[in-house]
Amino acid sequence: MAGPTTDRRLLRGEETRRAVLRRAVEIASVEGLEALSIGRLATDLGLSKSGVFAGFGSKEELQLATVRAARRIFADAVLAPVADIPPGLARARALCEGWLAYSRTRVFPGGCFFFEVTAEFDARPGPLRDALADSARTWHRIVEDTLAEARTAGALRPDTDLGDLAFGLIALLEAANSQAVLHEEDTPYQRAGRLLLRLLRAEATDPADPALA
Amino acid sequence: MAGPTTDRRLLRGEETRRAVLRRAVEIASVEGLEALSIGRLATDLGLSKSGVFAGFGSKEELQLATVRAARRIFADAVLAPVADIPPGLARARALCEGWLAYSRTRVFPGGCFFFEVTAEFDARPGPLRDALADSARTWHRIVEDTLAEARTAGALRPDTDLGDLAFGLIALLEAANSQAVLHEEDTPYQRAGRLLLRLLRAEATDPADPALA
DNA sequence: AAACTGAACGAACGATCGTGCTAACATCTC
DNA sequence: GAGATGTTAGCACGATCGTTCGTTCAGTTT
Repeated sequence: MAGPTTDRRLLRGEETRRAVLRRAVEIASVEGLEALSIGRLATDLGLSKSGVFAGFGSKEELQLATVRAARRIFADAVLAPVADIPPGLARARALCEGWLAYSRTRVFPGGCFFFEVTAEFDARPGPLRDALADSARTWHRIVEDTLAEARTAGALRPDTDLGDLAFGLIALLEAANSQAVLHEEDTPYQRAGRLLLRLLRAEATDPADPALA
Repeated sequence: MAGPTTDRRLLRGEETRRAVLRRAVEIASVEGLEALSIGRLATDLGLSKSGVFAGFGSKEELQLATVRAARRIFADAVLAPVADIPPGLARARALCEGWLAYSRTRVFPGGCFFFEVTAEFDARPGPLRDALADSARTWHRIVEDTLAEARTAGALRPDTDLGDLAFGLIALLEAANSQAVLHEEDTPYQRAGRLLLRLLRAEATDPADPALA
């Protein structure tokens, strides 16, 4: 019964909402979620201010919807590609390299969307920070779970601290994004690529594992 | 001749400028440099909007002055304490631990000032980004130079890639700051502490060096 | 004492912000 | 057809933004 509606009024509304969010994630990844203004989105898209506003009900709801939209884009760009790869070291490595590519190719024009907006809201309690903290936790868990699979498969040492390892890998990815965007350089990505391989090798049962070549 | 002026009019102006900047770095470390508003600073400090404005000439100049003020605070909190420590591995480690303490003790209420505002401006060309890129480069160079001293002293292996090592260390520090502030946890600092020791040990000529105990 | 300098104030400017209202219009349900 | 429902536009609101201007007053210089 439920299923996707066929009501063309609702469909049109959803369509403009999507258009708004498409632009919103772009702006937010460069200038932050506070720089999102309803009037600006309206002008950019040739809509009326109240039209944009009506689609979300409040500025905060627009911001939250923007975060959700960014999560979908992130999942498509980083998570989906590694789904085919069998669990293990190779998948763990591909996940990291995929993230670097996601930053490097500017899936969001300002680099990683979440790096930008999390720094913006990490010290400001509220629904926005909660949503971003949840996103961060989810991402962290994905990395850790991927590493756990590799350990179960026997590719990582049994005494490896998965929390520390995930933390180290994510630290390298974010630092690469940050410095690459700031200085418009490619070197940070190369450094991160080398260092994350070293980190994985140090915990691998077989440092010569072909997945770490 | 030149020297610090004794003109009490100028001194008073400098004093209020300092008061404004003291509040400005607090706000910016939590909400970013765009959230700095002249009216708000004026109300917070019991001054008039035009009074605050006059002290800086433009909003952008106020933001730039805020960055400079933050650099001084950072230097006092992180750089000055390690000046006493003789060059070598011990100083390198102390620099990292000092940075973690600087973040942990909330020298700026929103965690590292530069992490917050660099994410805000890293994709927006202009004087602000230039100033922040310069700050980042300076800090990076300090870490690298400190490591270079340690290598000259024979504590680090001759083939160590100092750029990579500095990148790795800084990545750990910033990730710790980011996650600790976002989730209001202490664990990230502990993870960073453990991992940076491992990173240093891996490059040390003597992994059992007492400076890495 | 007169002339000058610099900090700070108060009032006003045009612009933009988020947010309400009401009306026009398309689309669905009956 | 009539009536309900949902999207979008137009207009106005109070608030706040950065900035300008003229004035006041403390302090320096001559």
